[in-house]
Amino acid sequence: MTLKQRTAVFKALGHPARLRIVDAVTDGELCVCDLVEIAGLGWSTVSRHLSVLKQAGVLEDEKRGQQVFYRLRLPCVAELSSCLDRPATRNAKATRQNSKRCGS
Amino acid sequence: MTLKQRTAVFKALGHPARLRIVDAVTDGELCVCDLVEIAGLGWSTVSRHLSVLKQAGVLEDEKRGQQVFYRLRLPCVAELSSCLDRPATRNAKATRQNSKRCGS
DNA sequence: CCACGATTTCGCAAAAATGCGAAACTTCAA
DNA sequence: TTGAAGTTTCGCATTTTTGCGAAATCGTGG
Repeated sequence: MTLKQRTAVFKALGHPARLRIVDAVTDGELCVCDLVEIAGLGWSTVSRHLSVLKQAGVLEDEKRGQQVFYRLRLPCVAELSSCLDRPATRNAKATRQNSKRCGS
Repeated sequence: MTLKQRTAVFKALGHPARLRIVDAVTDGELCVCDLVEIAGLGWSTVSRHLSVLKQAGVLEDEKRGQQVFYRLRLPCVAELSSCLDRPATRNAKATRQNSKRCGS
């Protein structure tokens, strides 16, 4: 996955409304109307957020009848949030001493 | 971790320069001067990006002598990227039929 | 075919993010 | 103590993002 693609994923998740939406669909797909309530924003706004998430590959949609359902497409996204709860561990390997010449 | 905090982490990662920086320090801490080269941006700009990453809790810094070193503080961030490479799996549980009344 | 419900697209104004150079700091060495 | 190196803070202009309502789409049931 390219830098650009990964950036898009993180950027997509980096908005409270979108993250809330992603959390919501983690338990199963939901229609836009449900997500509008969950996000507490206007339809057009939610629609655009969903578009961002879909574009980034985080969600995928499926139209059934007159409504559109969104569900998680990226398997690990659900894990990411729990992952963030783990406390910091050490990874200070390769600690370098104050080098005289900066450009190492 | 609150929604706000998680949002901050993802937002921090959702910028190409910052993601590049995070990738770089995954292999060990680096001083700002190194990161300026890696990012290919001005000092002041990189400094602000680092500030964002630090504020979000993604990175932590340590001043040694006259230079400041940044390293990963969130253990799982390194895994996130590789995690994104895994292809989509199915999670369409709770698929609901086109409900007449939207509000479920 | 027509009206209606569900959703997306459009145009816009307000808010936030980006990048930059100048200036302010801090630390180390002469 | 003067100065240079490394880094951060400060305005500023430009670009992007966000939210909204109006209008355009699309499928369904008369």
